[in-house]
Amino acid sequence: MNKTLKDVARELNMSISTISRVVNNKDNVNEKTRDIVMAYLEKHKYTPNRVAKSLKENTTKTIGIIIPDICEVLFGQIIKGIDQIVSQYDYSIILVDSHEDKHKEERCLELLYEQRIDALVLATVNSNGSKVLELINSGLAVVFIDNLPNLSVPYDAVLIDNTAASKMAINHLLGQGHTQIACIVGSTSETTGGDRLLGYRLALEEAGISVNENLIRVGNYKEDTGYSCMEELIRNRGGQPFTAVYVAAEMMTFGAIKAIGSHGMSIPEDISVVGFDVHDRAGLMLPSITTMRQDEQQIGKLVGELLMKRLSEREQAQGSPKQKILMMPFLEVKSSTKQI
Amino acid sequence: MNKTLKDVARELNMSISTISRVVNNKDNVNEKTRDIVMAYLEKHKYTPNRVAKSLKENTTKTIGIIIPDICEVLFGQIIKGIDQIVSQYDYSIILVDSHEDKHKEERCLELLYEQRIDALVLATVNSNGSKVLELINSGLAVVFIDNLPNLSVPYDAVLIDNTAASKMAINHLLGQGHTQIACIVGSTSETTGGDRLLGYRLALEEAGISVNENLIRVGNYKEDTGYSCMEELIRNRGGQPFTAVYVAAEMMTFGAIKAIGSHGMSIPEDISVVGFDVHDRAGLMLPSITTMRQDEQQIGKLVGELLMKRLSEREQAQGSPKQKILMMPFLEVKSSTKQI
DNA sequence: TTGAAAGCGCTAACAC
DNA sequence: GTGTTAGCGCTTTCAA
Repeated sequence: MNKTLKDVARELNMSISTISRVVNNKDNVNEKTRDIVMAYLEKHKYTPNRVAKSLKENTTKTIGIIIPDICEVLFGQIIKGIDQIVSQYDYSIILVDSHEDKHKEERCLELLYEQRIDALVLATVNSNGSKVLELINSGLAVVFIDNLPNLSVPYDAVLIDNTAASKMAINHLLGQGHTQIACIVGSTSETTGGDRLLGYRLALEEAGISVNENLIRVGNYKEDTGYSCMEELIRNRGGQPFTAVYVAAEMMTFGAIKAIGSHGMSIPEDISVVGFDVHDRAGLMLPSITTMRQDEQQIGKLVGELLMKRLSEREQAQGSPKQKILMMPFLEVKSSTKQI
Repeated sequence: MNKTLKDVARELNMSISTISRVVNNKDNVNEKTRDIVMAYLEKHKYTPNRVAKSLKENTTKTIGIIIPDICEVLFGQIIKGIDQIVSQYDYSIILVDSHEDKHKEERCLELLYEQRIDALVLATVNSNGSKVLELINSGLAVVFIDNLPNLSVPYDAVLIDNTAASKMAINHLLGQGHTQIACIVGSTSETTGGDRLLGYRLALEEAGISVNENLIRVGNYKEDTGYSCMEELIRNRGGQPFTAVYVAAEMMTFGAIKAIGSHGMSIPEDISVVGFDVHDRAGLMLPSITTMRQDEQQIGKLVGELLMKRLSEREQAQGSPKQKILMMPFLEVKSSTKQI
C-alpha cells in the first residue's frame, strides 16, 4: 500500500503541509528539512495520489477521445499526434471506441463526463446528438474531428476540407479526359459523406458537365457497401456508362475494387479508380491506388495544441473564439487511374 | 457547473445521505422521497462526480494500457477486444503509446500509478524493467501481452505460443521441400524475438537439418531493418544459399519483400516467404502473403476477462494463482510460398 | 426512513 | 519556515 502525506508527516514528526511543499517543490522550505523529507520519500517510494489532487483542484489532467473504430489507421495516427502534444503536459488519454454506434457514443459521453475529463475529442457518428451540446454548454473543452455535428452553438474542429478533397479527385479524373465519372460516398447525413458528395457535384458543374444522379451511390463506410454499390453501377453500365469511379472512403474503396475484379474488369484499363484515405503500408497493392489522403499526425497535433490552448484559457471569463481548422487534403497519384 | 449532492440536499431541504441513497438506488428510501429527488436530479441533470467516489472508495474503475505503437493493427484489435469486455463493467481505458521507448514506458507507468488505475495491461518494450515489478508488488493487477518480461515473481499474461508459431511456419516450408531456410527476427532479448528464433531452430533440428547461423538475421521490428536484413541475406546468397525466408514480424516482412523485389527477384519463384501478423485488409497484395496470424480480438477478450477476475478477487487475501495463457497461432497459406 | 458526521488524500489560506 | 485547518464531493456508520 502506498503511503499518504499524512503517514509521512506522522513518521517524520512534521506537518502535512511541509511534506506537501516538498513534494510539490515549493520554495519556502528549509533546505535541511527538504533533504530529510526527500530522502524519506525516495526510500519509501511515495507516489502522490492524483485522484485526491483532482478532487481538490477540480481538474483531472485527462482528455477523453471517442472514435468510431480504433482499428482504422486514420484514427490511430490522429491519436498518436494528439498524444505527442498532450503527453508533454502530463495529460492522459482516456480512449473509447464507439463501434460506429450512436447509443454507445452517448453512454460514453456520460461516462467520460462522470470521470470529469478536462477536455474531449470527438469523431461523432451522431451528428444530431444533444448530449454533447450539454457538455459544451457546461464548459467542457470539446474539439471535433473527422465529422462535424449539427449544433446551434459555435464549436472547435480540426478536419480536412472534404468538399475541396472531392474537387481535387474529380479534377484529376477530368484532366485525364474522363467525363462520365461515378461516385460512391458514405452516409450523406454526415459531413464526411455530404461534403464529399457536394464537392463531386461542384467539380462537375464547374467543368460544365451535368451531374448524372444515376452514377451516384451512397454506402455506409464499410467494405461490403462499397462492393454492393460498385456492383449496381456495373450492372447499369449499359444505360449509364462511366469510365471512372470516385470512392470517398477507405474500406469502401477496397470493396469497390473487389467488385470490379470479380466482374472480370481491370483497373485502370476498364475503369479508373480514385480512393480516399487508402493506406498501403506494404506498398504491395496491385494496382497501386490513386487516393485522396490527409496528414493525420498533423491533424492530431493541431488538435492537441488547440486543446492545450483551451485549457489554459479556462481561468479567463471569455476564451478566444471557436475555430474550425480546415486542413488541405492531398492527392496521391498512383496506377489506378489513366488518361483516356 | 454541475450540482453536487450537497447542493441538491440544501435545495430540497433533505440530507446529503438521502440524496446519495437515491442516486445509488439503495432501497431504504421512502418512495415519495425517491420520486421527488429523482425528478429534481433529472431536471437539473445531476451527474455524480466519479473523482470523489474514487477517492472515497479507493478504486477508479480505470484500466491502463501501454502499447508500443497504436497504429499497429495488432494492438488496435487487442484493445478492441479488451474494451468489449471491460466496458460492460463500466471500466474506462487509459491508453498510452510508448513509441517503443523504454523511458517513455517507465514514465507512463509512473503516471498511470499516480492516477491510481485499478489494473494495467502492458506490452512491454523493457523486459528488465524494475518499475513494473514495484507495481505488481504493490498489489496492482497487471496482465502482460505480446511480450514477456524477466521477472522474479509470478505474473499474468496472455499471448501466443511464439515457439510453436515458428515451428508451424518452418514446418510448412519443410513440407514444401525447402531445406535451406533463412530467418529474420526482432530483438532476441524480447520474447517475441527470442522465442520465435528458438522455434525456428527447434523445427529445423527436429527435421534433422543443422541450423546455419549465417542464415539468421536480427532486426528491430521496423520495416527498414526487414529490408536491410534481407539485403544482407541476398548478398551472401552465393556462399549461403536459401530458397525460403521466414520473417517473424509484420513490418519487417514488408521490408523484406521490398528488398527481394528491388533485387529483381520474384516471390515465390525465386524465394518463398512466410510472414508474421501480416494484415491484408484490402486483399489486394500481390503476391498474397503466407503468414502466421493470431486471433487478436480473442486475446483482447481473454485479457479483459482475466482483469475482471483479478479485480473481483481483490477483497480476498489470496487470489487464485497467476496464469500465462498461451493461444495457438495459425498459419494462413497464400501465394508467397511454393513447393520446391 | 432519515440525518449527522467522519474521513478518503490532497491543497492553500492563514496563523504562528 | 512550519503548522493548523477547512474543504473538494462522496460513502457509510451510527444514532435518532
